[in-house]
Amino acid sequence: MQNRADLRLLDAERLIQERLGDRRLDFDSMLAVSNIYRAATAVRRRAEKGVLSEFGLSWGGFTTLWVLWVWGEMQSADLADECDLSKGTLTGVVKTLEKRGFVKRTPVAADRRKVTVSLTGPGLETIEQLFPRFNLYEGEMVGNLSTSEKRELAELLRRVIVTADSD
Amino acid sequence: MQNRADLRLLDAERLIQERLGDRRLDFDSMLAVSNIYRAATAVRRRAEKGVLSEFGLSWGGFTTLWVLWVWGEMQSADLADECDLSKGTLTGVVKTLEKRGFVKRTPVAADRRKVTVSLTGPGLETIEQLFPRFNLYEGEMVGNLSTSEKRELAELLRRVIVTADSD
DNA sequence: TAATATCCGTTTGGTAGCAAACGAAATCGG
DNA sequence: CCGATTTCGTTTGCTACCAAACGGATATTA
Repeated sequence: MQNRADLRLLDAERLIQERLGDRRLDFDSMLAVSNIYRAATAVRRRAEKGVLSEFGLSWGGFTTLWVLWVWGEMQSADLADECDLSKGTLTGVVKTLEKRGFVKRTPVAADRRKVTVSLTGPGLETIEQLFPRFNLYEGEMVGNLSTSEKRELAELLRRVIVTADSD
Repeated sequence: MQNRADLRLLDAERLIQERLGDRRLDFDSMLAVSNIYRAATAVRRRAEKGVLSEFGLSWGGFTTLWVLWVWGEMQSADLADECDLSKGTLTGVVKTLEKRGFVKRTPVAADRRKVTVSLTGPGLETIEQLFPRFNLYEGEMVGNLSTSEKRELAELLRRVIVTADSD
């Protein structure tokens, strides 16, 4: 116990336990979950302010470009899935990317309900320029961790994702 | 390497490296960061659909009630800080909570720019009912992890938060 | 104490995000 | 075939979120 934050944490645990009376508190799970959320917010904010803003992209916009870059053009539903967005949200993100000239939408001849989304030339240039810089940022953000710690972290999170995503 | 997801991951690594040519890819950092974000999304969605929707609360609304419950009434700026929200966002969240009758805002006599936010009776009842159930959900979501793994996860994330929040 | 600067919460204008409703298009059953 | 159902992507209506502008209130400084 060396710093203010750790002391604050002890205070919090004691206070919550007081509020709960004799009901039991799962403090370890609470801390794990809330740190997941805090870390995600911190990471997203830093990336958006740092690299992404230069390219006029949000986190979701970047993710979408990245998916299209790595996996190639795909139709809306698959893209939404891959980006972990609802289809309604994806419509909006793609609309924004279209305005910026980064992606284009092409009707599918065989099934006219469907639409294929793909990178444009400028979109490809952008992600090729952007990704290496984004990846450097990622490296900085987990720069406090050794390689094996990064792998440990990713693996622990993967197991959380599996549980939380199921049902 | 046993399942489809792991094979997909190898594919992704190979594809990205192809796109990058001879520029170096920090795959471990990438995976750690993207899993942080995915996990946060999964956890938030599950909590919002599961417990929070019954009480008509968003993640942010819940956090705000929780902070007021544990730490007591506080003025807007401190509350925003504690909830990790911008002051503008907090205004909106508090407005929604006020509509639901969970919190009240009181002008500070000594400095009329300031406002104190506090729980109402119904707000207190709600968080007292809700938190134990929320905590159970948290336990489920990291139920795949042992106690020491939860602590390891929280600690690794804490170090990411420190790095990503600074600057 | 008057002019200026700073501080506080709200408002504004924008994107993001979801669920649910929708309309067009395809598919299925008879 | 033809009516009913399902499947797509979009739209709608809502909350959330941020940065920046705003306007009133307090502090500072000359």
